[in-house]
Amino acid sequence: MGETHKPKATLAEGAVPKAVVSRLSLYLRELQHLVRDGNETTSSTQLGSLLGFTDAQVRKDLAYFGQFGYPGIGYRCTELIDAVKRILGTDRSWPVALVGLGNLGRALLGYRGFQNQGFSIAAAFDVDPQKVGPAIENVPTFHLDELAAVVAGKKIKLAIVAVPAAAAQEVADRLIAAGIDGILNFAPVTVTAPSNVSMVGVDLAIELEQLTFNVVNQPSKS
Amino acid sequence: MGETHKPKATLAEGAVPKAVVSRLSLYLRELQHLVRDGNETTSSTQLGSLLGFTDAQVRKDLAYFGQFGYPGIGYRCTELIDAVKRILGTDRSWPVALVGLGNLGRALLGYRGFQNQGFSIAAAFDVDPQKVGPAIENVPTFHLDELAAVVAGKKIKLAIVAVPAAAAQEVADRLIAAGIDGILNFAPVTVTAPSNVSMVGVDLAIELEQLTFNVVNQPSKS
DNA sequence: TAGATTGTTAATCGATTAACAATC
DNA sequence: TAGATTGTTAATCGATTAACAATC
Repeated sequence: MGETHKPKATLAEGAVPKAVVSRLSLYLRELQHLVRDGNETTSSTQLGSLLGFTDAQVRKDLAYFGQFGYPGIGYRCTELIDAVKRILGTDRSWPVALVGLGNLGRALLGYRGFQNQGFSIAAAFDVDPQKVGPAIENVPTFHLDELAAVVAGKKIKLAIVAVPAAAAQEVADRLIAAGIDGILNFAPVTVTAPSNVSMVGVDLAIELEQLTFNVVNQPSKS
Repeated sequence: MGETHKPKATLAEGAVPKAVVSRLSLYLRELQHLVRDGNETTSSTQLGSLLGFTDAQVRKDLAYFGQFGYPGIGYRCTELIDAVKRILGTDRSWPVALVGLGNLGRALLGYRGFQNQGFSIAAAFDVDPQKVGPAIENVPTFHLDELAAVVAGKKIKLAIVAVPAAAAQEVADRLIAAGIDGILNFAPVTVTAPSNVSMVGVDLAIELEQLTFNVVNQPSKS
């Protein structure tokens, strides 16, 4: 016995809903725009209206993590940016492994949006020997067989999977075996991972399907 | 008066939660895999367990749209695929306009996953005269000034925005003026549209942030 | 001070899950 | 028939919103 109660801290963290975390990223993005536009402070009302949320939701979301505002004043933008970055873990830079050097993979190699938010693709992999060797966009490329060595050597914890659907699960398994803790999967297939590995899937065709549903079921079409 | 009651049908359609629609796309994807693997029928339990949902959720989601199963039997895969495609509107082919021929835009031009689900990029646009003219991946390219004419001529209703954040809102405005009904936005910025235009945003850096949050807040790290 | 805005509690709303009669 | 599985209703759960005392 002696383990009847789980530690409170862990419980509290685990209790944060996914939706809250994804809104946190949106708050961060808006805050960065606000600062760039010269704003020193903002409010839950302003932040919410920029994103189509209520002010109560903004405050409630932040309340999961602490107190960041000043009653009567609002939030100091740069202060809140720093706090949200700490919460999300992007107060530091993360090296990322990219697997798959097809069309999509090569595009992601050159995508500027990653660097801006503290991510840098540190190594890229493919099974095709013809696609690896020379660096692309200043990123060194390797055969997939070198995955474990490179991931360990560069202390990489995050990976992006941009391989065909049929190969995605095996690539994920190898990434996990190599010590990766989080995977962003672009292959249009469900990939499973143990619970200590975080998985996020983005299926580009599915995103378009959300649009067609809305267009087809649009109440009024002038 | 005489408008006291809104039409029932419209209300029912508007009542479908976003989360249900996105799960519908996941069901479709799994069903297609099941058929490819030789399965003729499936069940809410099987479909759910493939995706990590409960059987009750699968049945409840489908119930928004009708009755598709057979008590004691389950669902005939190809039949349910056809039904879900009809619901999502992907029982036909959709021409899509792509704006922005940077790294990401060009990769999306060659992405095979779109065709597989009934989407085909019918025209691509950029403001840089150097990037347009010759077809890329068999897709004709145009200067953005030709947007309205091409969209009308090809009867395009959906668009993908892959331009820098600073240009995204203006591009969206021009797409909407040209008659586009749905926009998939990859620019890392909130883009607003009138309520009769459907917007879906995908921010690749934000997806990675969901991973870092989980990794940083991982209960146990062996 | 008066006005603005937070953090937080309570009330509401909506979505998920459980249960089960009906059906094959 | 017995076993399996649906569609649907009721119960539970969780997330959003409203309200307000505390604060600047």
